[in-house]
Amino acid sequence: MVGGAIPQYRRIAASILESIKSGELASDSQLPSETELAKQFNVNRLTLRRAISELQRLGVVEIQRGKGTYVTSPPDLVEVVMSVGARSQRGDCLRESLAVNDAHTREEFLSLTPEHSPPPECEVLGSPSLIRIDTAMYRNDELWIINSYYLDEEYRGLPEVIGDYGYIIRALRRHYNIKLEYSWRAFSAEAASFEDAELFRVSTGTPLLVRDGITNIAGGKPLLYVRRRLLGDRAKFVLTYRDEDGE
Amino acid sequence: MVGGAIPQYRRIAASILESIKSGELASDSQLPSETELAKQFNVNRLTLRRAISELQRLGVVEIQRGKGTYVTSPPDLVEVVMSVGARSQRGDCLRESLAVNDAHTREEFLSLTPEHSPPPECEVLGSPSLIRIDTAMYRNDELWIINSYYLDEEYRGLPEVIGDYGYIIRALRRHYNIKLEYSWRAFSAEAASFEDAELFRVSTGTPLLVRDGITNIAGGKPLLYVRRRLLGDRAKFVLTYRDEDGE
DNA sequence: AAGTGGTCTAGACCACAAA
DNA sequence: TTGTGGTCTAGACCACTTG
Repeated sequence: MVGGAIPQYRRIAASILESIKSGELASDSQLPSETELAKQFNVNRLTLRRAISELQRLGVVEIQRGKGTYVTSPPDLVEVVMSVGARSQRGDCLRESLAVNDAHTREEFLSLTPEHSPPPECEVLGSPSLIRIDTAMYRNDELWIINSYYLDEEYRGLPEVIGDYGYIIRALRRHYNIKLEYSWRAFSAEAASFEDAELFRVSTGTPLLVRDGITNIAGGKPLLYVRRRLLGDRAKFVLTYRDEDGE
Repeated sequence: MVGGAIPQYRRIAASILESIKSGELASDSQLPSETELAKQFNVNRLTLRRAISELQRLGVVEIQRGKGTYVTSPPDLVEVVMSVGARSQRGDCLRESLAVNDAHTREEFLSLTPEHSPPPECEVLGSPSLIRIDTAMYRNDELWIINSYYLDEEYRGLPEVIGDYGYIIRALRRHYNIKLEYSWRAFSAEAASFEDAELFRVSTGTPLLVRDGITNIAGGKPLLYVRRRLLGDRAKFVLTYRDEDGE
């Protein structure tokens, strides 16, 4: 209506964002209701909603149905520090990083399905009949990581022993008595699928940090393809390069 | 109206997604127009648009204003392979990876601004007056990476010599005759800001893969903080773990 | 019951691309 | 000029949360 090149919802979003950055709207404070804001900005509620939606996608506000919309405070960030050079997989450095600050962590079984059209990365596993095991990792009872493990069906008993060992990788190592080592790891970013978005309780398309990789039997052949998804704003993988003298 | 728990736009999105996955709607094919689809699904155009919008966020369709909506074909993926263990920064492995398949690459200066409230990572630079240089890297004339370099203002002449060396890191190394080495690198995922989204010509909140890090003067102190953003579905950082015997 | 956000409609007008 | 997607409105009804 008034608009030049920039749509109103965009200008409104920018305006509210400015109020947040300047501190006028403090962290954790509640925004006025949509009806109220629509009146203030003199636009239809739908237009106002679209502005808020942009801010939600940027991660600066959090919408709680039935309650209100709140300015988000910076989430705790888990830094997964990887020692570059270490190859043998003693532990699981991602899981270990989750446990900082005495956080309580656990891995929970979600589903086991036969996998008939596995991702191309699974080819090196050389297995004719793969299964896919999905799990969720919690940190202080908050969902932190969704995992998909692809491996040969001979390991279909894994879910039943997760409880005994706490974590699936540990179950694999101890119950099946296997030594593991890294083959490769990769990092990418992805939009949350319908399924992942529902589990994380975020909207479809929210940025996820994906870390996938192949794990070998130590000195042997590839055993496992893993694909882990984390909310993008809550984790960071750090590679440190150390001096030879140990600095 | 008819709906149970799942909103119509969500069911429609899932339905179209199914048609795409099953091959009924082929890659690069054009979807029927919004008006047409709204009629087919017997909903208002706005509801239909919302469904399409979900698919866009998932990256399965691409919307071209004035032309139509198309099923996306898998984008070329650049794999940035990092040799774990290498510390001295001979080249720039990200930029080198961009150049695979004889692609033409270039780095273009965008802006230089004094930085008064730098990100906390810049503290180790120990500089009282930082500047921020923003650049864009193109691969076959397509925007691929947006970079923000933070360094001391004594390097404010950098933009003028980028052209002579092609890339800012190379300009730094050659024009100022500095040897560089990695301090650390980090990977995270982030929603595209208003500014980045506009440059990449994607919608606000699109997942970006972020790689930031500190680069030192070889054997010396931290010199540079870099923050590189790539479209999440077009790049992947791969860490390979090699056997001692060179496998 | 009152207040919040979530979904949906019918219709209008605009901006862009291609013929 | 025609067809496509982009923005916006006014109003309705629903679902969830809290008193």
